[in-house]
Amino acid sequence: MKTPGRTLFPLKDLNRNQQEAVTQTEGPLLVLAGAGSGKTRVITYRIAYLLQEKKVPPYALLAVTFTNKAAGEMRERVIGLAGKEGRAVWISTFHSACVRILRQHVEKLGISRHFSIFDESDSTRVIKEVLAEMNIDARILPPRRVSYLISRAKNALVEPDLMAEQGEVSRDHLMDRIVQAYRMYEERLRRSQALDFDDLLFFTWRLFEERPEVLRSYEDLLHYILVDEYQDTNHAQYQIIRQLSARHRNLCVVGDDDQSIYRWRGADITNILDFEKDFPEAIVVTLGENYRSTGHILGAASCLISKNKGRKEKELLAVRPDGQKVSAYAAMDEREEGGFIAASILQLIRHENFSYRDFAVFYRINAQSRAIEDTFLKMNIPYTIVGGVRFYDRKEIKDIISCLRLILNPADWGSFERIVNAPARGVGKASLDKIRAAGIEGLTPEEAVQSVLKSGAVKGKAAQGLGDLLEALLMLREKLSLGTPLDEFVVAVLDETGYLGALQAQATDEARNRIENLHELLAVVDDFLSDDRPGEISATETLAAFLDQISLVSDIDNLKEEGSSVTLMTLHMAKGLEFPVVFMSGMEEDLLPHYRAQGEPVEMEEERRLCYVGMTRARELLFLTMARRRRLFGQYDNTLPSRFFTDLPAENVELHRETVYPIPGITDSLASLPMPSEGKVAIGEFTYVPEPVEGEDRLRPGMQVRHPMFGVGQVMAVEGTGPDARITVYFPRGGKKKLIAKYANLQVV
DNA sequence: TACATCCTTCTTTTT
DNA sequence: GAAGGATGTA
Repeated sequence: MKTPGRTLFPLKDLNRNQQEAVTQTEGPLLVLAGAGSGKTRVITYRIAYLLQEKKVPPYALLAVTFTNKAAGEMRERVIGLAGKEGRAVWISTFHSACVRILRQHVEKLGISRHFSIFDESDSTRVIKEVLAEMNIDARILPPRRVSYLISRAKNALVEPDLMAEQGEVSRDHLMDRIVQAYRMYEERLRRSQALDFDDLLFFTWRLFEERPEVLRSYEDLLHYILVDEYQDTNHAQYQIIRQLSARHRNLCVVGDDDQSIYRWRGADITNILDFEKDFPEAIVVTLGENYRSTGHILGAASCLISKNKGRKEKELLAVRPDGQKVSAYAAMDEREEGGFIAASILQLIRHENFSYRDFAVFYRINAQSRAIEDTFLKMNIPYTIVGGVRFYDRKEIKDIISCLRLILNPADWGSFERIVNAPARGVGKASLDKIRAAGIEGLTPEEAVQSVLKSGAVKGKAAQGLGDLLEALLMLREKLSLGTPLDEFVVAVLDETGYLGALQAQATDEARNRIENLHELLAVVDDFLSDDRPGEISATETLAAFLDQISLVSDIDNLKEEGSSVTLMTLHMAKGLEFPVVFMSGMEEDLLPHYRAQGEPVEMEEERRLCYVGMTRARELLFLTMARRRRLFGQYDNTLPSRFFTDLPAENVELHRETVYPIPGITDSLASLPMPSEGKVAIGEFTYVPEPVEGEDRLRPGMQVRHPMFGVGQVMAVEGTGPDARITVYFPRGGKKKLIAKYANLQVV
């Protein structure tokens, strides 16, 4: 059957089950891919197989993932296997795919195809405005909660009316107001011609529901659909997938219920658990051999996850030898924990031939990174931190992006309000209120400005500033329509709006830093322009494509593998990655599992899955560390070891030999546990010495002290006594600082 | 209107 | 111990 001279499809690279997952191309297929079982390989081979063996044209394939990084890697590997043809396959994230569909068809739903994409901070801003207008006290109904509820509703494809119906059943006395807030929020978004992240999915679903001919055009095109990380799909994504695959039913979903960690964002684990119910003819292939981790690491992780109830019963077999046991370490506090991690890294590099890039440190929340960063800085360990404050969340970047959005979408009130007084133009709250009032009748922000200027409602400095802004916007739109290249155009925005000038005039360190960030944004633009993207003709379209791309990037997307540094990130970011050596820090009650998950058994299971995801990232060595006390709210608290320690089997895990403190559930091969004695508190099997908050009464002016951030300095004055004493210190590295004793953590040198 | 200062709350996790 | 909001002052 094979034509001579043509290379055979490399099916022999795969094990039996992987082969089945690749070659079972027709009909619904569920691939249960355990951690490290070669999932990406199966997906990419499957795509290549469809192209080469089944002669499926590339445009008939759609593969969706959750992150741009995953999509990018998938594309690279498909191109590697299938060559040029692979380039034409539609491989994308859910959100980007929806944007692409909506940009083309959303006008059928009465929304401008130049719609803005509101990110979370834009949405929060709108919600706060709405709640303020409704005169709702933030303590009764916090904006965060409203925002969460609206998002959850949208992910479940629930519109305000339906929410109201459901609310009648639940009889939440706040429900009326929440529904009203939802309605007003929607109304504001529509007035700004904006969609939020959840809308991208919701409106795609609605488009397909209301315009069957549009759905049909995609159905005609897409004969094979593949969904990665299926366990993390929410209801909206699930429905979109159903719509698209209803006709051909060649739907392949790949996932692992044990790695579902996005419930809080609407992910519905029943989508994967019930796949066989939804598609009765589905074939299920289980990939149960783990090629990544050593036997001890896998044994420990498998035992942990087996304690969960809501999962498909299955076992993951270790292909690799046992290796070293998982090591548990209890430090006195988070600084010592960081010290242990740093020392271990240096030691492993020296003695075991690892390099910096082989290490990753995971934590539950971003705030934990500081202590680790501090020690790494001190011990000169290069590190890359993923997540935290995103580049695109920086004020100056958001301002410029808002300006670009407003240029494209003049109805975008959110962006307008952001930039109307950035840089300062003398337009304060009073003027803005007048503009808003003028705009209430469906005017665009700029029309509203014109109206208040004409009526004389705004005068003086504010009027001058607004006039300048209008002029700048007008001139920039003109420049864009003349086809100014994007890089040149962004520079023009920086100049014409006076943004750069205002920063330069400030001449502070902070301003210089912001300018630097803006230069980085220009580098991003250049990067974007150097990608080949066929099909964009005008400068306007290029700008629109640029904005779409940066609206949908996450921090993980920029993680490069070639660097030589230790990677620091949250457990959530770690999904899909692997490292030779992994440290999981903060293995404590209230951190992992997080205190917000206490109580609800479903949430506790998700925390356990999170722990499982972290552990299964490790190839050779895995360390679980905790601190007996930790400063998280600026204050030290004693901790309890994570309950997950007690889920681990003794044969795979041992207490690190340098640990001074015991951990319940972890066998110490050397010593027996010390008995509780006077002055100690026994909690369960664990013993604590309550750590007194250090009194700083011993500090006197003239003394040398060390501060974790500013280094060594000299005490200039002490006001008051005890933990609340105010201490003035002069630091050669940081200048004069006024510190509160209990927070400052000063050490006498 | 802008800036300083005090107070509160905050911490999950992110496309 | 930061960031955002509220309040007070120039």
